[in-house]
Amino acid sequence: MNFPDLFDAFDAAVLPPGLPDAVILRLRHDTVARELAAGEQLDLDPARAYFAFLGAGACKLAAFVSSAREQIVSFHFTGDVVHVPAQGRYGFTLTALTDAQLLVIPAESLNRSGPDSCGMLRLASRETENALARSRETSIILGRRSAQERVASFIVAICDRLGTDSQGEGWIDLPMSRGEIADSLGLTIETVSRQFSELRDLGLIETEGRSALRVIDLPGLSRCAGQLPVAA
Amino acid sequence: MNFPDLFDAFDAAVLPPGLPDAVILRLRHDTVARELAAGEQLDLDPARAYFAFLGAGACKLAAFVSSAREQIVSFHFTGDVVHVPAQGRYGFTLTALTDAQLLVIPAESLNRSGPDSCGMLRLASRETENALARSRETSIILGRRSAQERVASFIVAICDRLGTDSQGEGWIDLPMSRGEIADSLGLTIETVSRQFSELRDLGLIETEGRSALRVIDLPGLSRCAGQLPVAA
DNA sequence: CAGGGGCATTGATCCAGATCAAGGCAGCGC
DNA sequence: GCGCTGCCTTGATCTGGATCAATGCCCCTG
Repeated sequence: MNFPDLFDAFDAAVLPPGLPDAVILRLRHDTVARELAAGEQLDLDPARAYFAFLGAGACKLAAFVSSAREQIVSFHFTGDVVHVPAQGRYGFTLTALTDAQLLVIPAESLNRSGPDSCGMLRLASRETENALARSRETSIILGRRSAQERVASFIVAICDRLGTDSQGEGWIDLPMSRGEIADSLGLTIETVSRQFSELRDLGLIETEGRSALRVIDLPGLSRCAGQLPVAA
Repeated sequence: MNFPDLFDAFDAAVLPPGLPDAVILRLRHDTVARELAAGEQLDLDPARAYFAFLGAGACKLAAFVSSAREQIVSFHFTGDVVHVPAQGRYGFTLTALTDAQLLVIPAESLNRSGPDSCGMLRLASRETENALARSRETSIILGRRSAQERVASFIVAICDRLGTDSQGEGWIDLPMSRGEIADSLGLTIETVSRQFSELRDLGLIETEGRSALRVIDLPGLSRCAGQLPVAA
């Protein structure tokens, strides 16, 4: 996908209708297309915040906490708008999980005030709000849930997100490794693996190879995801 | 503090300068003052999102996860703008820790588009972004840090926030209970209490009674907060 | 198709923090 | 002042998940 096609996809999927041409043109001018190979990291000015539109592929937004481990803040898939914050107390990086196409937009060019660009501000505000809702949900999962609940929540979320565009009989191809799942859930690789095995033994999911996953019993899985150890 | 005074404080501290009078008037019309006693919960329409300006006092924003325990998303103090989301997968409540004065603003009245109100949109966007940054930091703490690191981080953050307006020799009066600290850090009351004791034994802090706290060695505390178990 | 590297699974052990269980201490009403 | 109620602290034990340690299984490359 080249820049014009990507930008058109972005315009159609995300931009509010009825923006003045001049505003769109300026946005187009500030925006850059980037193609990342699987594993490649998006290189940005750490002093600025960005929004990235993911035209194709999957990626992760992660904070570097130590050399040993990172905390993955969120996973993103085709069509998502990702909020990449400026470096504060932590540095954040956006890394491709699969080959990915993205459009990189400096946050300030959405935030630029002006009577015409209210629609753009609404957009920035809405996307930030989405990111906030996701982040708060993550906090809840990390603060209060057991390993099994975390893994079940993760699978339910992935299923919501990727279940539809799955090929044949609900099989999903997970773009991230066990280690990346662990880093997003605050667990270790081994624990994630054990929970996958257990959910398989419970008959809730089916796995094949490293990355193929099929949910057999979504309600059961949701039940696993929602309960606290003690819950009624 | 009555409504006009609260609104003036809000205007001075938060609103961008140079807003047209009509816009301010409309905002003033949409805004409601609320006074909460310690422990009282702000009653809002769960279908809507709000911003709340905390003119005086302290409060907590919490998600109900189960009857047993809540996850506290953030603490807020005098002068903060709190983003209270609409009910999604979880319901959120804003509860006063001390007697508090607040101004409640429906998010939609900041988001209302119009050529005049760009400044307001910028404000909403900025406050949401602040909330996002705090929330992501919380995720990192909950995902990757030991009990001692969590408690030390908490004290450092509180100190940043309340250290200045402390009365005499750096003593801080904690407005929240051990249980509430535990609920924000994803720990139990007992663990929080033990970590307070340990930090006291290490000579980093001093405590008196239930709520008085003094930081003796802030750099040492930051060191405790920042290290991972394995870190270099 | 053989060899090898890297991720995933599985098992054994360990330990940080949860849970269970007493006290201790501030603040309050009587 | 006395007792009561609700936190807070401290101690003892238990356990879920981390850590350590082998294999096992894709998948790639030659």
